[in-house]
Amino acid sequence: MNVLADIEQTLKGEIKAAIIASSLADEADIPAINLEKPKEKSHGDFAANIAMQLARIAKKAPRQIAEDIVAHLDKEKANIEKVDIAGPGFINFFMKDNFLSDIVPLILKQGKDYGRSNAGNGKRVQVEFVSVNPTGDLHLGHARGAAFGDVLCNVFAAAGYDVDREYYINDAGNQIDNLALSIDTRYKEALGQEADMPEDGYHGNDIIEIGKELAEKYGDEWLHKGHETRISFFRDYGLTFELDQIKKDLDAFGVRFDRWFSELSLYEDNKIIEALNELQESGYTYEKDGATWFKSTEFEDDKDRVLIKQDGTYTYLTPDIAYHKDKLERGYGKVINVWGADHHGYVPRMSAAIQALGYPQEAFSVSIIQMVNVVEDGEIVRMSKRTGRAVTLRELMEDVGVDAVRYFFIMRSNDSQLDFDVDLARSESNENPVYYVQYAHARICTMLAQAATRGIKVTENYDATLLQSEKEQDLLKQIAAFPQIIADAAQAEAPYRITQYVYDLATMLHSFYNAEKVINEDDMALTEARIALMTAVQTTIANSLQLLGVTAPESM
RNA sequence: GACCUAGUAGCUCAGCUGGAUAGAGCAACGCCCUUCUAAGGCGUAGGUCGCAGGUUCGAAUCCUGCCUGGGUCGCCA
Repeated sequence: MNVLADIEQTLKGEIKAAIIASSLADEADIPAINLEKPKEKSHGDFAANIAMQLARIAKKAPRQIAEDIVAHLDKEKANIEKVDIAGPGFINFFMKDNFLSDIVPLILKQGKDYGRSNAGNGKRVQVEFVSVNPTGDLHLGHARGAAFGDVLCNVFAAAGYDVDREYYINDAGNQIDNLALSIDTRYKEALGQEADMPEDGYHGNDIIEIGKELAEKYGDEWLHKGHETRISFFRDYGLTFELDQIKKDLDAFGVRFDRWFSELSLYEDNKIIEALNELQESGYTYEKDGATWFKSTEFEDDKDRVLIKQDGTYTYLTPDIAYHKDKLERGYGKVINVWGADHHGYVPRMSAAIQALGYPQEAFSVSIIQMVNVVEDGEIVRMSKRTGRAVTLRELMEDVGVDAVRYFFIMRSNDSQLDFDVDLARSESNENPVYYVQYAHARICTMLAQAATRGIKVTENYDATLLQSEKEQDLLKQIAAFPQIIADAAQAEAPYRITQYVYDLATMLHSFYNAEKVINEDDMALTEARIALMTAVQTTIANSLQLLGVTAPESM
């Protein structure tokens, strides 16, 4: 149930009826009616631009059309107080004072579920995100993707989609061999031997740690076994170790997955061969220079791509195609990938593969996450002071806390590069948007606690006509919009809209708080009405923060 | 050279997929705590929406061309 949507639906219906009644256009010719919420209060509660859109169809001046519509409008049915025609032909609707009176009782009733809707109609969506190679720590780019993907999934779920979260483990490529060889080197070093790192070896402290651990557990036992046996063991050992680290970090960050999908399993289950066969049978492959190629240029890629290299092994693309085939065969209406900006060039070839496998282009989309810079003392921090390497998610969480990291990562559009201001995130002050929003929530909690000690109860049976001030109306409109905001954020795959929404709501709350006193024992009717409103706002803020994975403290 | 992405107030960013006088936060300046949390509020100032064309009733938003920052162009993953 969505109060605001219902109101808009009714209003649109009446506008349409008025257009037909004044014979401005046939029903089939009427364009989709758009209602906006004007920024300017003198423009009413809703504004329609339909008169301008109809100008060409009705062959009349927009203002004349607007007048015809208004003359035929059933104001009673649409719950309208007053209608104005303004500017080039906008129709401004002023609703009756009580038009939002249903919203607070609804929120009180729905509680934690307020904001949820069926906008997605249960459509099955799968989001694959993070999917970092298990060869080292999560750094900030990954973390931004993790926060984005997680909140996107929350938003999808709240908007009525059936969403699954998945992590694709790259446990089969060269990088894992490299990991094993790097561990081998560190193992030997831990035993006091000299050893060289492989050319593309991993130099992180984690690998040194693994080497030491192996030396402590097994001594030089593994040196006496064959190279193949040893490397194979180290591969598994390293993979488990690294994956555990990643899982631990993500868990601490509040990110969980429904499924961890192993690339290796694609080999074991013959999925790669199947995918290759399908592409070949459809005529999308060919042989050249001793390699097997995919004709991705038939689907707007700028060059064809190698599937099987001269040495007989696969490129990264090949198992990935098999993986996407598998995903889509599992019945998802849409699969979404969250990738770093450095992988954007990979999108056209994957999109080509989806289409070559016979799926519609829209079944697949990629959200590109732009780079993150850490800024401290006004300067970009290239390396962690502590480790001398790229700053990791773990360090950042320890530094500024999970709430701030998550909020900051989601605060901006994923299309924009992000400067993560560590000083700002650390500061427990008004400059920090996380605290600003949380403070609004805590403030309401305090008020409600005060009210409770005075025996004032939260009730649906309050007098809604008492909430007429501008600031109260602003709050009512804002909380009423919540389900639609979520649905729009899901549709646009833009979770950052939730941060903007809740920030605006916090602003309105603070403004109201400073202007009016909620608990007033000389006017219990008003007090009850405001307590009901405050409870509804509290619920809406808490539910927003829940979507963001940020805590909603009761006191600060 | 090609592709992706960004260019909006001194700084960091919104601008709801084409609407009315372009908005926030920070920084600056001036006010508001004997009153439910001042981690807050109110106000002032601050703009050639990168540049140039085009599309139309209307463009920060759409199209074309150029300029600038970032990213990417492997039989790496």
